[in-house]
Amino acid sequence: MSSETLEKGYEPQEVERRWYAFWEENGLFAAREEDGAPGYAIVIPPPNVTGVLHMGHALNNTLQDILCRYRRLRGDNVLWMPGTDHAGIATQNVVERKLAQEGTDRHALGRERFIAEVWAWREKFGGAIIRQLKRLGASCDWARERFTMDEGLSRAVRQVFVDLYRQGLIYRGFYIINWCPRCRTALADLEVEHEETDGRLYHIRYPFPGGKGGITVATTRPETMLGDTAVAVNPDDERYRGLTAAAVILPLMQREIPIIRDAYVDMGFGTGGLKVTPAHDPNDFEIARRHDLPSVKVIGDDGRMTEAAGRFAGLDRFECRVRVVQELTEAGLLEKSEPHRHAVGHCYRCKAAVEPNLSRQWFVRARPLAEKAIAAVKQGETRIIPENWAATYFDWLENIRDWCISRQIWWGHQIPAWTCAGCGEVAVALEAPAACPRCGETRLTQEEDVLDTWFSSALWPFSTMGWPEETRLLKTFYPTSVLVTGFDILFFWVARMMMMGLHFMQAVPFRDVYVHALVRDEDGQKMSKSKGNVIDPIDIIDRHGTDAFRFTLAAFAAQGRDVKMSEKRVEGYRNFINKLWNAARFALMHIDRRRELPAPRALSLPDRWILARLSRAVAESARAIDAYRFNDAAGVLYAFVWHEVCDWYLEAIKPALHGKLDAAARDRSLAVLWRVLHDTLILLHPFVPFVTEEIWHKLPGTQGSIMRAVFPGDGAAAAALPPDPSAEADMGVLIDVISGIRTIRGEMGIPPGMALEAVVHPATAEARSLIEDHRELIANLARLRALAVTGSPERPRASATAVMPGATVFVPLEGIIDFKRERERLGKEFTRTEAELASVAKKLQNQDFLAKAPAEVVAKVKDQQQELAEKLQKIRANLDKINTYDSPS
RNA sequence: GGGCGGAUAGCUCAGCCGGGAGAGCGUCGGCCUUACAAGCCGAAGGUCACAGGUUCGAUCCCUGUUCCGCCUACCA
Repeated sequence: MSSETLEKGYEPQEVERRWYAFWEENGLFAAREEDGAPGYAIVIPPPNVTGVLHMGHALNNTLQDILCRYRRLRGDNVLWMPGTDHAGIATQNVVERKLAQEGTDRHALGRERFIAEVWAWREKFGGAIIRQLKRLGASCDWARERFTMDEGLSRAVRQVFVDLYRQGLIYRGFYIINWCPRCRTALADLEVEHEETDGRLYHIRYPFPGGKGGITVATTRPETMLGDTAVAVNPDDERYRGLTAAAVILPLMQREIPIIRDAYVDMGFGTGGLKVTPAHDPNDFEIARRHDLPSVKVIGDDGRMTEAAGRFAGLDRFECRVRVVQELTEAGLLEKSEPHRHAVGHCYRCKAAVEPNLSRQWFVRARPLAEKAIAAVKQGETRIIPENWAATYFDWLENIRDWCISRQIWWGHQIPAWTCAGCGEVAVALEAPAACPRCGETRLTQEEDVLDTWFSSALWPFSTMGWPEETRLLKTFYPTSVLVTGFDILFFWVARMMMMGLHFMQAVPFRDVYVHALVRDEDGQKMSKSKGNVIDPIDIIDRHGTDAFRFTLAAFAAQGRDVKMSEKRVEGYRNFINKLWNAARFALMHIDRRRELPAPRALSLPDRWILARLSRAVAESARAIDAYRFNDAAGVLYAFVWHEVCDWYLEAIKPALHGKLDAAARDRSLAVLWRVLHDTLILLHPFVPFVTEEIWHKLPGTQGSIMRAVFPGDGAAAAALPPDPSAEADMGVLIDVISGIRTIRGEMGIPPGMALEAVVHPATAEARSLIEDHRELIANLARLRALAVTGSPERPRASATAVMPGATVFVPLEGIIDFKRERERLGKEFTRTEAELASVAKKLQNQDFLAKAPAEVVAKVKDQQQELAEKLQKIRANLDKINTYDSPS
């Protein structure tokens, strides 16, 4: 008996805590940077410090952990670089909400104290998501954990800003940007979420100064008319060809504004008249530049109307819309208003309606950077998997617009630009200059704005490794091996890392980008930090264990399809973990030590068979992981463990283990069992790290952590298992025979407790000796008290029949069952076989098929026909016998 | 407006290069067979959305249609 035994049911909680601590204490997650050889590296998509682990994180990090643990087992020096993101707007919002609860706000505190508050918040709560990642089993190299506001990373940010500025790739200017009146900051185009909204389209008449007639314009935002500085028509528009008036009167404001002609105006839309509001519409802004029109900003940064809006000043923008419409109606200038569905932009952080607003911001000139990012993927330096995402990537980069990087918030990297109080010179530098480089003035004020959070994230693959220093870490691990990410941040993050990595490192940041699906909520909505529709994975872990949860995620991580998580599914895989546990428990009741694997010739058929199947599982699961087909790998291992090892192998060797055969047979099976359990644990470890580590330590002959194990076939210690197709084929015949008997038992309603006799008629001489040699095995697994092998195809009287390719099985049932059932059963089988045969025969009658199909396909179909014909013939013979001899009772 | 993805068993979904439709859960029947009832044995259940086309052969490739989802977009 074994020295170690396992409890009857697997209890994950205690096991998980124990082994995670063990791994950390023993430095098993640590990357070796002294190695000269390139390592395998993944940088984590840094979760927001404000983040709480959601399903998306769980999936994302489980996949990364599977890759990292797998590569370690395959002998790679693995770096999984962890860290968190300072998440400017999100974090500022969280802390501001906290301040609001305390009855204060950031303006009362002032910038410095507010930032201190954020750091304090981060100290207290910022580690939550890291602790959650640890519960998920993430094998990150935690000693290297980084934060995007760390001194080192801030240094990298300043360096990049200064370099890009000097290279003319960062500039400052007045442009229309997306403004969030709630967060009171500019947003990048990407940070605006468009949502189809039912609004109204208002047709407003702008009268000519003479009083008669006018031009009708259409707008969805009538309040912006207060800031109109022109009305535009298309120069080719016949309707305005003979127009004499050069201006119109802007209603409500009674301001005279010019009529201009611009090809941008769509003649087909409405009356062909376009109101021009340069301060609040990006197109109008462009038109205004072409025609040298002034801008009037009527909506302020707080979303209220400005002084320029005259008597509407101080009104909220939406109230103002109501008032403007009302007054236009009263003045008889509102010609009509109709329902209109259009896309309205919302802030991706707070969901407030975004206002296009004229303002002075900093921009990155994106096109030159984008070109390199496009080329790198086109040339295959970086692969995007699945590759259909490449098209999306190209499309965005090819149409990229300059990136607005300044944010009017306080939490983030303050822009390293200083304005001279004397001459107004703007100095961009790594550190605050002592004096103005132009006039020597010492009073300089730093730019108030901070950088877009994604600016620092874009540097993550090299800033975390010590750039701009030329570190050994960079030398060993840059470019990283793969980036694992959801497609929702393909543009936000991946494309920008490509641009920055190529520009500053002259090399792509990663060889592969594996884009996984999103975990959506039950309404098909994306789960996101800000929407608040997250389901807590930790609950699932608490209830069912991390391993069950991870295996579920992996099993559903099919490429290109969203993952819908349900607790029911986790329960299914929890059962799998328990199955594995109990299989190990059974094995460890018998295994007392490691035994060398005997030569294949010496082994029993089940032994040879399971080793052949193991060899296949090794190859197939490895191939699947290499191709990022996590669900395939999980599926292969699940089926191998449950349906081959447990359902067949363990059952097959029970007699040997229980000493019913000779001691040598027992030893041989124990050697095989040891090897199967040993290798299976290693194969499963990347998916279910905790339970495999636990069992590993109970398995005699293992040393240290399973994390240090060698992947099956990789090491000199244990040679790769050779394939063994003949064992697979032979065992297949036995499985068929056993299943055939079981089916008869099941369908005829014979209780499993009742031992039966069976007669087998093998189809060939080989099958005959195979079956004779494994009479005991068949009898055990099919619960027979006797098994006879006959050379005669004659059906014994009063028996049920099962016809397989290798053999025909008869189960005499005299007095046990009534033969109506057997007749029905065989009749059904006959019909089914007949139909199959008909379809195959039809194919073979087709001359085109015979002439054009590949020879091997034709041969295969002919074999099928042969097989089916024989089967049909046997079934018919049996049916005939039932009808003549076993006449209905 | 442009683009992408999906439609396969009651449910949730696999199905790589076109060559006899799969899993899990659920359902039905039978089992406390000394690893596991979180289990074991067996069964039923599908016009692979629809219409064409290519092919000897289509769930798979092409075209179109319908429905669903997503991404993207400066027509007011």
